[in-house]
Amino acid sequence: MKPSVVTIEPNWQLCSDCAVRGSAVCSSLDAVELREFEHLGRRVHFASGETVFSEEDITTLFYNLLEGVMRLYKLLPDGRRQIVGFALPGDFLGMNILGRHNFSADAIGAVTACQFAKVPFGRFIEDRPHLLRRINELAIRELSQARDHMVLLGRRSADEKVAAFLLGWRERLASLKGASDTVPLPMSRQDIADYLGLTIETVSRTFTKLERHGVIEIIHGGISLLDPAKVEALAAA
Amino acid sequence: MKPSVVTIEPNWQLCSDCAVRGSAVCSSLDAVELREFEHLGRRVHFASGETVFSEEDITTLFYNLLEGVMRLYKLLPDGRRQIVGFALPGDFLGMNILGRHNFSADAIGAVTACQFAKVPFGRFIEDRPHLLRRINELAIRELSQARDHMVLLGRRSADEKVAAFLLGWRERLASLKGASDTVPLPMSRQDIADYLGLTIETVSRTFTKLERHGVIEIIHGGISLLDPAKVEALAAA
DNA sequence: CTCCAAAATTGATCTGGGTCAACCGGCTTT
DNA sequence: AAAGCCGGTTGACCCAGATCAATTTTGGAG
Repeated sequence: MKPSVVTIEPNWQLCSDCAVRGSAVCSSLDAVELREFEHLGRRVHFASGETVFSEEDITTLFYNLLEGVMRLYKLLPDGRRQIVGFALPGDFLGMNILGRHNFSADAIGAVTACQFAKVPFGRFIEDRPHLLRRINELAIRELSQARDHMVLLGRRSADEKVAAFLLGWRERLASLKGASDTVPLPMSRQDIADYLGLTIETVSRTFTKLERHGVIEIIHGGISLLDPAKVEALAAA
Repeated sequence: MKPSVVTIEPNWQLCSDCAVRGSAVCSSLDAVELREFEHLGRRVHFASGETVFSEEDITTLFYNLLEGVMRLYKLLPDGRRQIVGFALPGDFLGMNILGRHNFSADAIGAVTACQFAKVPFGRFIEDRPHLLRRINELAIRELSQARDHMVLLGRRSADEKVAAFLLGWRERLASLKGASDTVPLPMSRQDIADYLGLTIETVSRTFTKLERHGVIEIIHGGISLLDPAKVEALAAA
């Protein structure tokens, strides 16, 4: 899905009662700074499937994801796709070198984000090293996840990949909505395949196999972990 | 290789004529700061194969690589290994969250590094946001490389992986020692395989195939690119 | 130099996951 | 409610790369 209408509301919302106040970049700001910060960002919405930014685009905007899920991916010239991550509320997007995004980002379902213009945001950081430290912290956390994902892509079997994905995704949702054995999967099978370096058929077959063995149950819009311990054993961490 | 003797010299060397002065973290420091910085670090040496730090070790030291090459890797419980990167002079190692390394690092051949104790280094950064910005820059650059590598691991064929590796490695060496079609490969075939998510046999066969086709020549301790354009075509960027 | 061990290459064979193709609901459109 | 579509599932078959098994080459050590 290409360009489309981006709804922009007047900035009624207050940072102070923002859903991601405690976990996002802004967690490093005190009450006074937050008031000033409020004027820098504005809330924007993206429809399901809409592209928020593309690889190689010049970065003029940063995003702080508030609601919804995004897929972050890179394409090869011949169309092969690797999803490098899924973004969830609290994730900060747009940091890069050379002023260009190095991956593309699409909304999966409706998305709300807090949008910042690069220049004023950069100025705001300038004399607030604690915010810079927070951004650095987020970058290092992502780097650690990226390395874990390299191990998964390079050295794990299809079964291990799928099991590790289910556990990892459940874990991330747990820290947002609380722990649960019912795991919603808003992304398509193709998305999961492109995230795990597999084909859609292999992902589908692996799900059915896990279900046949009574380890998971495939439900509408997600899966339910019937035997989490078994899944953990499969993921072989 | 497990613990071994770490040679420590008195800190004769001056940062000001350090080989990586211009490219490493310290490139963000002015002459005055550099004098102070000099007292924080000390030069350490590692023998070939020696482990500098291990995954899960508590981080007490940071390293700024001065000479030599290191392999950075993660192990699965059953011994499968994924090399997440090779470190070259100018690379900064040790940044992490939760105070633990999230990968292991071995010397490939003799290595010299500038070693910093975590606490005083952290204090030094404290009131020098430009150094923090430099560290952030390096983290973001690594993140970008990590994402490129995910694409390679998840979506590229063995031939493409090997070709992309040769070009990428040549590129990195070029920015250190100047461009050349003769590419030294200090790491073993097993290291290359574990970096590319392949087996040693596949790497070896791919090299021989490229040589048979007159694209490269396998020389002692490396390869020579006879037809760089062909290699680039294979890497299919 | 000779001997030994580790690294690399090469060959033969096997298999996990890809490819190709058919099919099955559930939604939307008319 | 028929038609069409899209996402997902299932089956049959295939192949890139893994595995298993010898060599061959390289690099020290004595």
